[in-house]
Amino acid sequence: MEKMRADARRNRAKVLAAAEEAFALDGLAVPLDDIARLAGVGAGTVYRHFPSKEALFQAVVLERIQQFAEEARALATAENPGEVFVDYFVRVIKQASLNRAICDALAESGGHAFKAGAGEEFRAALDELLTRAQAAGAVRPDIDGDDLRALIAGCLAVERYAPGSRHLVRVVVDGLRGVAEVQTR
Amino acid sequence: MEKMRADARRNRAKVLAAAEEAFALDGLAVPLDDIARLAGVGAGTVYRHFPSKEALFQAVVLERIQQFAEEARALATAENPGEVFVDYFVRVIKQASLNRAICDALAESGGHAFKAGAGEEFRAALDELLTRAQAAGAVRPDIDGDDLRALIAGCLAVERYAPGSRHLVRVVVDGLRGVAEVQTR
DNA sequence: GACGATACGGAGCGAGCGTTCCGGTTGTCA
DNA sequence: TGACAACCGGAACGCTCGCTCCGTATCGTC
Repeated sequence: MEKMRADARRNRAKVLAAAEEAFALDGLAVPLDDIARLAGVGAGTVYRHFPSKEALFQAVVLERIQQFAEEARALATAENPGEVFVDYFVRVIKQASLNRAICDALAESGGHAFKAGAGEEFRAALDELLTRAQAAGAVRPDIDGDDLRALIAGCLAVERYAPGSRHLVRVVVDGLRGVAEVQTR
Repeated sequence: MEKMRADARRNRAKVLAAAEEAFALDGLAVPLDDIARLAGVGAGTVYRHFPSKEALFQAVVLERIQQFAEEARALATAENPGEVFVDYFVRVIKQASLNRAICDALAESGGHAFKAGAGEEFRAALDELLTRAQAAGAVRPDIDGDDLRALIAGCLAVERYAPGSRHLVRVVVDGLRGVAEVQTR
């Protein structure tokens, strides 16, 4: 991967850039031929560099997921876990809703290919943030990491059907906090 | 449609029954050939009775949507709009999560083919329930019918990723109610 | 500049799916 | 019962899409 021919390295970069753009717009649904054309490259060239469309998708998306994970780890030591958790939650939703590739990736964050390195890191960091927020009493205790991931997927669906409506995520955030009357009965 | 040949009427019923079963299981994604095979019928026969797969889907689903609409209308005169609204919301989610056809239909309840009769009735009745619940102070005032539909779609996504977790819908319901601390600032 | 290795492009393959077409069958009615 | 219209089954079409194959072009090296 380092001692590639110059044109190969160039094409690989072009494919990655095109894939990032195309996946961001239409998610996994974008035909691979479109990516190849956008990159100014033949379909065969794409497959020389990535064994499958799915692998290309992972390559594009895992970097961003890793960014999310690092961001979460950096926030894990904050002294106000409640606010930090909410801010992080909202930020992840907002970022993802602007990028269909991340939506599609996060949507199956309970699933198959997400067990890989970056995915697992993200899960662990998210769990950490959640646990601390719960310990601080800022988030209801009756949900776990998987619940939270499902809620993220749900928020992304909401965002898809009512784009740009920030306050709907707020609805979920408020529900996450918990309501006194309901908790006691 | 009434003076059809006996075998035609029989086949039409078989197709509808098969479609109901197949769509309920896999939603719109089920291949039409599967429905035909399940009905013990050729693909051509399906197209004799319904102009397209989409039309067949609508025929199957619109009946249930109409049931939802009628149910909502019946509840519109209740004297406890808050509880009624929440119960209805939860019931719709639960019913839909057991039937992928309804999921797929509700998921685009903000969209195209839903402008038809039953879809519009459902929308109107849902809006009515929401408005009354808001007037009773049981639901935060800063959301409208479209927001609510988006939240339903979101809940269905949640349900898909964390099946059978009743309390996650509760999270959204609580958020819908609104949280005092948040509302006041 | 020439040669071998490497990479490229895009036609082509195979699978899946919605839809159409038509030769054969079956119900209906006189 | 005979004949015609209505209806049926399922092969076939057209399209999309992921992926492969191979003749050709390009790069790196001596």
